[in-house]
Amino acid sequence: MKSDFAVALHIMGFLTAREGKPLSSDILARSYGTNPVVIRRVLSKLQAGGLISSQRGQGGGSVLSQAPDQISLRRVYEAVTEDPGFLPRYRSNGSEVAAVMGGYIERLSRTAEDALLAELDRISIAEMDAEIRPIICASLEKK
Amino acid sequence: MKSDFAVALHIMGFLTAREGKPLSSDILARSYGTNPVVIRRVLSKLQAGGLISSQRGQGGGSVLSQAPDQISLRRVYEAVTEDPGFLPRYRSNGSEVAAVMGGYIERLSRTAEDALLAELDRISIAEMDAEIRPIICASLEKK
DNA sequence: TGATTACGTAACATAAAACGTTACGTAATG
DNA sequence: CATTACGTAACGTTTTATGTTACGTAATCA
Repeated sequence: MKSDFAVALHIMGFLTAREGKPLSSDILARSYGTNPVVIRRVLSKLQAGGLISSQRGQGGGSVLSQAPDQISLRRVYEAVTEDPGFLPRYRSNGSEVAAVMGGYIERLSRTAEDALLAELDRISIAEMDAEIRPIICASLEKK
Repeated sequence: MKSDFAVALHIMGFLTAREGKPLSSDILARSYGTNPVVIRRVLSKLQAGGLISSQRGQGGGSVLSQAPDQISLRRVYEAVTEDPGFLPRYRSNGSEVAAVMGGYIERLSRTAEDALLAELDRISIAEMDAEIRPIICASLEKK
């Protein structure tokens, strides 16, 4: 899904502001404006990436697995993004032209994505938190 | 459209190989495996960007407006890509959280896209041509 | 141990975007 | 004036993204 990265940053922002207290997918969903299942799907990916962990049952929810300054936006991006890259794939119609142009664009895409990842690698969740914490806390209190 | 950039590179590659001889949207469409209208839509954008020009009527078609070594992939990208950027937009549900997170992601997106553009700026159509010319010529002869 | 809360995930439904096609008008050429 | 080719609107189809319902499992607490 295309908006997974935005959803993931939303989640990471809220979990960071909670400082270890579990937060339910239900509240995350309400704060983002979507269905809890959508949130849980992203939570699953973040969990697979080792960024968060979740507990079932009363008082359950999700918490960060690591300190916010140890988590780069790159790791978040990679946790929720699958292979394809963001430059569109060249139509593979079997012709030789398609094979060569397709290969060329694929290499280009990798180069571009590397540039993106390098940028994201420079920013930590802690830094993001510094910018957004106040509103998130305000939002959590309104609940 | 998402694949416009790939289509645009296809077009630029073919026009470069033609060295000034006009090429019709029909042949471009066949070589890419799509409808001529799809090609013409991209041609329109490239034209608006000053990269190519088209002539109607018999013997018409499109040609490059500038020397291939004067056209960067960045210009091609910018000609066919509209505003949004490639990082997904944060849902704008009107809440204050959305406003702040949305702003944050938008800045991030701009940073990332700048990195992409810097990469594309380093590569010229002429350089691309050097890699793909042989197959394009082969393809054009088969016509 | 039974009620409650919450995650995990499959399956289905709907909405949006991408892509393709037809149709018709206009320009250029011979 | 017949032909070739672009320009573009309008419509249809396909694919992708997103949302929802449903149901099973785990944890907690009374």
